[in-house]
Amino acid sequence: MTEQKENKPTKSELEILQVLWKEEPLSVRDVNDILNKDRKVGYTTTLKIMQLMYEKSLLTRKNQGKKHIYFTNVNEQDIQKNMLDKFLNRTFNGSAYTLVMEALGNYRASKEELEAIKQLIEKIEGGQK
Amino acid sequence: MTEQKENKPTKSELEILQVLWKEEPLSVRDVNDILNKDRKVGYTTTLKIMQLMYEKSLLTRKNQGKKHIYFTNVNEQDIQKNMLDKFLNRTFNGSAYTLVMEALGNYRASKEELEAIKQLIEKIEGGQK
DNA sequence: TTTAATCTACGAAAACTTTCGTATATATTT
DNA sequence: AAATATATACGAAAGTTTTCGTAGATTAAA
Repeated sequence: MTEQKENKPTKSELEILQVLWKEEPLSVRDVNDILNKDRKVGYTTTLKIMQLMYEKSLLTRKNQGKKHIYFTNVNEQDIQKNMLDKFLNRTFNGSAYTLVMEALGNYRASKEELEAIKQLIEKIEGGQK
Repeated sequence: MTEQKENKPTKSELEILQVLWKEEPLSVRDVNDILNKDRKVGYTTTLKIMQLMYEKSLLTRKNQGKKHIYFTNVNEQDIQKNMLDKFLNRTFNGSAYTLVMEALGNYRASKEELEAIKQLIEKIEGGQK
């Protein structure tokens, strides 16, 4: 059973999770290098945060010699779902509709994606009759 | 010209903005009473945060006798748009599609809302050809 | 095998946000 | 008018998260 407290990663933690979800497992060095493509972060800063994440069970790790390589220990969809729930309530008063309209209105989606969304809507409409 | 720095209200600030957007103007006392329906917050805590928001120009205020009544000084849609942008990038890797699918899949929308979303999609598809 | 590079662990400073106590002023009530 | 209630202002404590310096171990290179 997954811990039920650890669904609210901090900003930095989430940043690291994103990196790992994309190409885990990685060493602290690897993660830090990737983060530094966007912004300057010290190595020990990244190390420290990953250690804290390990203690919180957001990450697991294995020994590779004396070094550690890290794996995520939480599911991307689960985290996204939790964050979305908080965000929706906090910023959009719980209105998925407003959020969706904003998102579609302001960000590009491919033809295929738009079609998939339409299909989902039709499926929902069919179900709710 | 609106300040370009003040688009990232903190959690507490956003909570207060939500209250005011719904029924401004309000006194600190009013806001605090409303907040306390959900969770216990001290009066001076709310006062302090609203004072900080005033200094940051998130709020304006008028004197009513010696008391103050507060008004929001930022637009709800603007703030939502900014927060959505950060959230989308931070949590969904910038994929509006994934976000929309998650939102529609997990939260209720009325028949009218679903129709409106479909229409928006068709409008977008028409435009992008 | 000394030097240089790289790693983990850890403590604590720095930065940011929230919370609250207290002083002071002004109304309201008795 | 004295006592009570309610305001604002403000400083500082408390809570949270991020950042970094330093020590000690290990590996790689000169």
